[in-house]
Amino acid sequence: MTEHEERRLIDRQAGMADANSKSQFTIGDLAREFGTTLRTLRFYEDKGLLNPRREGQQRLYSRRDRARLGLILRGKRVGFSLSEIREMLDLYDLRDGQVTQMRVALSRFEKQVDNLRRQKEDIEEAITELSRTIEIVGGILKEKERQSA
Amino acid sequence: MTEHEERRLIDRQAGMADANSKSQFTIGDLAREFGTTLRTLRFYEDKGLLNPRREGQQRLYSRRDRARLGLILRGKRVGFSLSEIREMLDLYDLRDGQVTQMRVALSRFEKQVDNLRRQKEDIEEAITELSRTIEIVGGILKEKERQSA
DNA sequence: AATAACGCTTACGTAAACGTCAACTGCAAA
DNA sequence: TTTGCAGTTGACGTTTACGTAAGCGTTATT
Repeated sequence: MTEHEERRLIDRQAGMADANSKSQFTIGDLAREFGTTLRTLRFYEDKGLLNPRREGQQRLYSRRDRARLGLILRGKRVGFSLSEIREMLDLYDLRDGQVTQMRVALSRFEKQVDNLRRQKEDIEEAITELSRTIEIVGGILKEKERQSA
Repeated sequence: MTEHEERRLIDRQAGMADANSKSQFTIGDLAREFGTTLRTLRFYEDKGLLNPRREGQQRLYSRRDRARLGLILRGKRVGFSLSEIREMLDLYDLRDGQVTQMRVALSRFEKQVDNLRRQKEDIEEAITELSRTIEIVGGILKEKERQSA
C-alpha cells in the first residue's frame, strides 16, 4: 500500500470517540488524531523522538508516547527543528527534579521568541521593499498607459 | 584555493572607489561589491541567471550583468526563489514592449506580498503560542520555587 | 479464496542554495 | 624561480522533513 492510499484511509475515518479513554494506540490511531502520516511517525521514531513498544512487529504507542507526539508537533509549530525538539525531550527524560530542566526549556523558548521576532522583522522589511517596488512599477505602468492613450 | 580562503580575500579588500565608473567587472569585483562569493556567481550562471562574456577562460561582467545581479539579490531578499527570479528575468529579456511584462511582474509581486503577509501571520501565531507556554512554564517554576523555599 | 484494512521494511528521491574539495592554469612580484 | 593571488572546471556533500515506491505479512470479512 502506498502512502497516498494510506492517507486517504486516514482522511476518511474520524471516530476518535474514545481517544482519551484508551491507553494504547496504533500508529494509525495517532496519525489520525494528530493529522499526520504513518511515515511521519516512523520517521520520528527513526530520529529517536518516539519509542513505541513492539507487539511482535507492530508499534504500540502508550499515552506517554502520545503526549510526546503532542509536544513534538507543538515544537514544530513554533519553529523548533526536530533535533532541537529531540534534545529537549531527552532532557525532559532525565528529569533531574525537573526544575533545572524547566529553566533550560524556558530560556530556549525565550530565545526562540526572539528568533521569531527577528524573522517577523525580516518579513516586514521584505514587505516594505516589495511594496515600494510595486508602487514604482505601478506608477510607470500608469504613465505608459496614459501615453499610449 | 578553497572557498574559505577566497572569502578572506574578499573580506579584506574594500576599494570599490570606482565601481560606478567602471564598465567591466571581474567575478571578484562583483562578489566584493555585493557581498557574495565567487561560487555564488558561478552558481547563478550555471542556473542561467547570469551570462557574462568570456575573455579566454575568465568571466567578464558588463554593467548590465551587474544590474541583473542586483535584481537577483533583491529578488532573494523579498523571498523569491532563484527559479522564479530566473523566469522574471527571462521575461524581462523578451521585452514585448515591456508593458505586458511589467503587468506580469506586478501581479507576481502582489502575490508575493500576500505570501509574506501569510508567513507573518504564521509567525505571529507561533509567537503567541510560545509566549503562552512561557507563561505557563514560568508560572509553574515560580510555584516550585515558592514551595522549596 | 479473495479482498480490504492495517501494518512492516528498505531505500531512493526531493527542493534550495550554495559549500567544499581537488586539481589546474595564468600572471605578476619578490 | 618560487610564491601568491586570481581565476577555472567538475563533482560530491550538506541540511530538513518527510514522500514515494515496492514488496510482503497479518487479520477479519465477504
